[in-house]
Amino acid sequence: MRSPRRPPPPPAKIADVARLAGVSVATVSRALATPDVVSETTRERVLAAVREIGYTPNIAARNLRARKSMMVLVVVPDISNPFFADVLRGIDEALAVANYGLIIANLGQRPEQEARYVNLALAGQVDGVLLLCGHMLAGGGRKLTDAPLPIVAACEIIPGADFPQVEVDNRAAARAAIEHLIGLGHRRIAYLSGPRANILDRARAEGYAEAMVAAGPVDPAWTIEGDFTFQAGIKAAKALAALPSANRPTALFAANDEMAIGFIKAARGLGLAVPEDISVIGFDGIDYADFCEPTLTTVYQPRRTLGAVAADLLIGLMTGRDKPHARIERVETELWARASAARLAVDAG
Amino acid sequence: MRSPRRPPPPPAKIADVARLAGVSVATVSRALATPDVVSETTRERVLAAVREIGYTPNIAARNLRARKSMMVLVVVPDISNPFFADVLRGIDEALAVANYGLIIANLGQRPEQEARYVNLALAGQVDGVLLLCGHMLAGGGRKLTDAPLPIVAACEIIPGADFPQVEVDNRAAARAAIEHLIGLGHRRIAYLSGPRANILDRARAEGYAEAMVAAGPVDPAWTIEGDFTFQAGIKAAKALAALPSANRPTALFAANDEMAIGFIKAARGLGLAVPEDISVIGFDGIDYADFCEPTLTTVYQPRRTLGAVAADLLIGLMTGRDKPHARIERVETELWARASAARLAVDAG
DNA sequence: ATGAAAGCGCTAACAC
DNA sequence: GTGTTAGCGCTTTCAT
Repeated sequence: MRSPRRPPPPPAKIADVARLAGVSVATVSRALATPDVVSETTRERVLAAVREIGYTPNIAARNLRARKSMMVLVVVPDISNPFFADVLRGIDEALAVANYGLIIANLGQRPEQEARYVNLALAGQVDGVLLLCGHMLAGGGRKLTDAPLPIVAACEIIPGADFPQVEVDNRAAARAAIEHLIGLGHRRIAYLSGPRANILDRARAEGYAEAMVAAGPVDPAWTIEGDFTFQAGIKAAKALAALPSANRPTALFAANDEMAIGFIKAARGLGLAVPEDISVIGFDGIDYADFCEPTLTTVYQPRRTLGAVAADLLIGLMTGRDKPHARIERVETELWARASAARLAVDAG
Repeated sequence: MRSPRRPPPPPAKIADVARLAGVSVATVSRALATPDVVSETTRERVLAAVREIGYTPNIAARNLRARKSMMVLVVVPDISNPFFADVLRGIDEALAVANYGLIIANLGQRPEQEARYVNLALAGQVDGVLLLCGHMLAGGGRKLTDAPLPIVAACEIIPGADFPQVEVDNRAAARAAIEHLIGLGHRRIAYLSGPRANILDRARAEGYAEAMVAAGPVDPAWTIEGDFTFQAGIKAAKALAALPSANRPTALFAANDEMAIGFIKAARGLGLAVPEDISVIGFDGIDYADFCEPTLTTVYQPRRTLGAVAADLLIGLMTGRDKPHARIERVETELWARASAARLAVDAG
C-alpha cells in the first residue's frame, strides 16, 4: 500500500543525469546545448539518461548563468481590446519561431503597474520589450531606457524615440478614405474623430484635412470629436441630423469602426438612410464591419502583420543581427469598399 | 567630449549596494525583502544606496535561490479570440494584486507548441498554470502533471481532472434561455449548435433538450449543427427558411452570439423578420450583441469574472493557502433580454 | 572529446 | 540586528 501524501521527489538536476550516464555535468550540458560538439555515443548515453529520469534543465539557473531569459515583455494598454489581441497573435507567431516567450504587461488604467514592469525589465527578466502603449514605460523613478535592453514600439508611435517603431501610415490611410469618398462624388464630408490628444487621431485628422483640399471649403461643424466608442457614433449621428440639410455632409469618415457602426445605427433611427442619405467609412477593419447592416466600408489595418513585423525587428536586435537605431517602419492599410459608402445621388449633390 | 559607443556599465549588484551602504549583502537583501527586521537607520542607509546606484535585484538569481518565479503560465487556444482577451483581463487583474506576472502560452493551431510550454512549466519557469484550452497540456513525451505544480482550468472543463476548475453552468444557462422563449409563448424552438464534439456545446445541447420537454415534441430538424462562425448562422437561416412554415420554428437558440447575428442577418434577407417571424437568442454577451439590429437577446457569460475566479483559485494553491483538490466552481450567467426575442404573435402559434 | 572548477547574483541558515 | 557563508543549478572557461 502506498503511503499517502508522500512528498514528491525533487526534480532531477544535471548532476543526476551525469551520474546515471557516467559522464561529467559539463558533458551533459554540452550534449543538450551543443550536441555536435559531443561524440555520438556519449550523446546517446546522455539523452537516454535524460529520458530515463525525466530531466528538464532549470531555467532560472540557466538564465542566471547565461544572462538571457528568452522572454519578451509586451506592454499593452488594454489586453481586452480585440485590436491588441490580434496584434499579440502576430507577435506570438513571430516570437515562437525564434523561440522567445511572451510576458504580458497589461497597463489597463492602473498606472502603478508601470513601475512593476519597468522593474521586471531592469531586473533582467526579459531580453527585449515591445511597447504597444504609445509611451515610454517609466515608474518608481526609473525609465525603461535605464537598462541596456532592445526596445521596439508599434501601433502608437513614440515621438523622438531612438529605437525602431512600426505603424500604419494613418495620415495616408485617412487621405485614401477621403479620396474614395470624393471619387464617389462626395464633397461635404464629415470627420468623426478620436480623442483629440490621441496621436493616431492626429495623423488621421491631418489626412482628412489634406484630402479635403480637393473637395472644396470645409465647414468646421463637419468635424465632430469622438472617443472611439459606439456611443460617440450615436452622438455624432444626432449632431449631423440636426444640421440644416443644405449644409449636412453627404458622407462621414469615422476614426474607427465602432464609432462608424454606432453612427449608422443611430442615423437610421433618425431617418437618415445609409448609404442613400449619407455614406460612411470606418477605420480598422474589425470582423464585425462585415456582419453589420449595411456592411461597412473601412480602412483595414493588418493587425497581425503589425505585430509580426514589430516582433521581427525586436528579434533582430535581441540576437544582435541588427544594430539599434531610430526608424519608422510602415505597414500598408487596405481600403475595403463595401456597402456603407456609395456614389452620391445626383439630386443630393 | 563623451566617447561614443562606450559600453554600458554592468548593472549594479547587491554587493555594490552593500559596499556603498557599508553593510553586508545579507542586510541589503533583508532591507529589501523584509524591511521590518532591519533597524531603521540601516534600512534608510541601504535604500539610499539602492537609489543612488539604481539597483534592481536580478530576478533570475532570486528565482534560482528562492525556487519560485512569481509567474503564471496561461494556456489559451487562441489569443486573438476576444472571448479569451476578456478572460485574460480578469486573470491579469487578479494576479497583479498578488504580484504574479503573466506568461502567455498561445496554442493557436500549432500542436508542436505544447511541448515547449510543458517544458517551460517543468523547468520551474512558472509557479502555476491556468488552462483555458480544455485539455491537459502534454508534449515531448511529458505531461504538465509530471511537475508538482498548481493547476487550475477554466472555461472549458477537463473531465476527470484532480484540480480546481471554473466554468459557467452551460446546461443551466441554455435551459434558462429556452425557458425564456417558452415563457414568450414559443413551442417550436430550434437549436443552432457548436461543433458536436465540443464540450461546451454538449452541455448547452443538454440544457436545450431538458427545457424542451416542457415545450412538447421536438423535431430533430430543429437542431442544426454549426461551428460558432457567422457563416454557420447564415447557413442555418437558409435551412430554416426552407422548412414548411407549419413546422418552421418560431424561435432559435444559438450556441453563440456570432452565429445568432449571422442568422439574423441572413434570415432578414430571406424575408424572415426578427423577432416578428422568428425570435433569436444568442450566447456569450459580446459587445456587438448590443450594437446589431435588432439588439440581441443573449446569455451573458461574465468573462472577466471567470478569469478572476480561476486566478484566485490558483493564487490560493500557489501561496499554500488552499490544498489542491478536485472541484468545479460555477460562475453565474445572466439572461440579457433585448429586442431579438419577442412574444409569439397569436396568429403564428 | 571530456572533466574540473569557477562563478552567475541572490537568499537563508547559522553564528554572533 | 547584523555578518559570514553555503549553496540554488546551470554554463563555460581552462586543462587535459
